[in-house]
Amino acid sequence: MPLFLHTYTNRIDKKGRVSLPAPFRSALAETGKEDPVIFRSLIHAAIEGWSQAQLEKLVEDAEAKGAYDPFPSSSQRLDDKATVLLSDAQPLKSDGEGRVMLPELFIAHAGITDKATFVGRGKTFQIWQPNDFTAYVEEARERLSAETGGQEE
Amino acid sequence: MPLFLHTYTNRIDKKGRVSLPAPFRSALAETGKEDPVIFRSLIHAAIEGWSQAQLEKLVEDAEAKGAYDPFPSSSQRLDDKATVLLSDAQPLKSDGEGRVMLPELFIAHAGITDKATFVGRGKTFQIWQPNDFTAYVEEARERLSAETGGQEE
DNA sequence: AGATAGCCCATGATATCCCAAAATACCCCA
DNA sequence: TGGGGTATTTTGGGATATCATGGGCTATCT
Repeated sequence: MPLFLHTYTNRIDKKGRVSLPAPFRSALAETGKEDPVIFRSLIHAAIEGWSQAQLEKLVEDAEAKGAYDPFPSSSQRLDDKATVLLSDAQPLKSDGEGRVMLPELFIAHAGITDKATFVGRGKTFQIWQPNDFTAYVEEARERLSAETGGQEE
Repeated sequence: MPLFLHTYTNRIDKKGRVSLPAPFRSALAETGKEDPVIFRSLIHAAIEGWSQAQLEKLVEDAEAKGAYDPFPSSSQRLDDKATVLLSDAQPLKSDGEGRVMLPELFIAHAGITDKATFVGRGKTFQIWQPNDFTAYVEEARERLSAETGGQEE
């Protein structure tokens, strides 16, 4: 199973290009599709990066739950979710050197300027403004270590 | 089931390479992947070493619990955990001689300089600064023997 | 025409590969 | 049980490939 691991910070050149970290590229290649799909995180000021395969799983799951029910039903919320996420999602195309261009809308959402931090999260990854990510991971660590003998996940 | 057992201390050369102990290499090979994944211990000044198979189990478990739900409904704790651990984790690649390079960040976390101690822990292993580990294991022994007539494990 | 995205090649830094020596562990036989 | 020889393992260092980054050129769209 290909995994996105570790954190890499790469430079955005004046043409707006960033290298996907090589390990992420090979993880993507293992899933069958070289190019990732990105969408704005609904939780963080960050960009979500998914393999197409992982996104397909999410869509299949949504369908099983009734997201494509054409009739008025209780699944309004699922319909909302599908619309919000999938209308935002966008496949990235990488050049011969494995670089991609992050669209303006996404850049703005994450507050990215000249550097982008690629964060491995196992089956998916995220793209952050470097300092924002440092701050976030610091908070997360503190929240976790604050759980002294805490209750389960 | 392959197990990581015993303790080995190896030298780090000036190119930053260390040999994985041969018994650890064969244990890893039995899990399917030659190369381990390492991350900074959240408890000790040490490096955790896992087989990729072991990490995959953790990821699958996290997914089943909802770690990849892109919507805010997901628990923050799961999100934190996935980020903290997987953003740190890094696959090591070993050369033909079974040597790996420990990244600067990890070296610093464990206080390692010229020698690294590989500590078997069954399904996983750890990498310590030799003296730190000696001290730690000593304390652990004392704590255990202090439990006079204890029923503890 | 002008701007923009895609494509190709160049470069420096660094990790990986490959061959070889030193050190240690293992084995077999007396 | 001991000793010597052999095989693994660890360690060393030069050559090579990979990666992130930069820049130019060309096709495309307006």
